[in-house]
Amino acid sequence: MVRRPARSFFRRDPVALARALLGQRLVRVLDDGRRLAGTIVETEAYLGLNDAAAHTYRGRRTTRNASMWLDGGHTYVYFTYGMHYCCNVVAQTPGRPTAVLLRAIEPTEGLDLMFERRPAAKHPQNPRNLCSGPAKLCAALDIDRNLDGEDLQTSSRLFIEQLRARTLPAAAIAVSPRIGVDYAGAWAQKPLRFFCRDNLYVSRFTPHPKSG
DNA sequence: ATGACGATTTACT
DNA sequence: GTAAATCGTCATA
Repeated sequence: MVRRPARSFFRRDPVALARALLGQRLVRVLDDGRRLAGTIVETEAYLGLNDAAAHTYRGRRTTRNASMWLDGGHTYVYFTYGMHYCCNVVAQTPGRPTAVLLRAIEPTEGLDLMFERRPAAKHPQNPRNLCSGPAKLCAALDIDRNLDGEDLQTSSRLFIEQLRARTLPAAAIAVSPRIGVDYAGAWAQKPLRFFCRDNLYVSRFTPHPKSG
């Protein structure tokens, strides 16, 4: 029996949600019933209206980012660089447009199909390169704009399976600045990236990560 | 109507 | 290490 988090799990502030998602399982069920899944090992928090790196900075609300304004527990999937998708879990409640970017998962189910979907991970064949980046995991799990605005609490196509009741202990979580947001000035430096310490499936190797 | 820009990945020097 | 790929979106006009 698959246990999904309650709505209240998602309605927390984005930093708490970014931490709480670590160690939970992201599950994708394709139309033909095949399952693709992995353990979430890296996330980033986007703090909404005041966060210069967030797509909802200063209240921006467009067709692209509309899903970020939905209730906690929905997805916000966006298209970027003309070729990639990235998947967020919306936090808090409508009117507080915050989210958590899913940056890496440790693949656990459907690896064969993931390798088919991610040819670049085949040379050499290495599961560490399968889902170690926000666009890589979307490609591997077949997540695109069709899954934008999906409700993770009720969807049969994409959901979170709760593997642990409590957030990982701070000592098991490493913290760093977010990746790829240098345009955001002071906000680029803030410690809003969270990943499982010593996990080999994160998007970037960090020699001496700061715990927290 | 136009132009600049990405919450990235990949291949290559 | 650097650079190319590639195009929807949005701000400006």
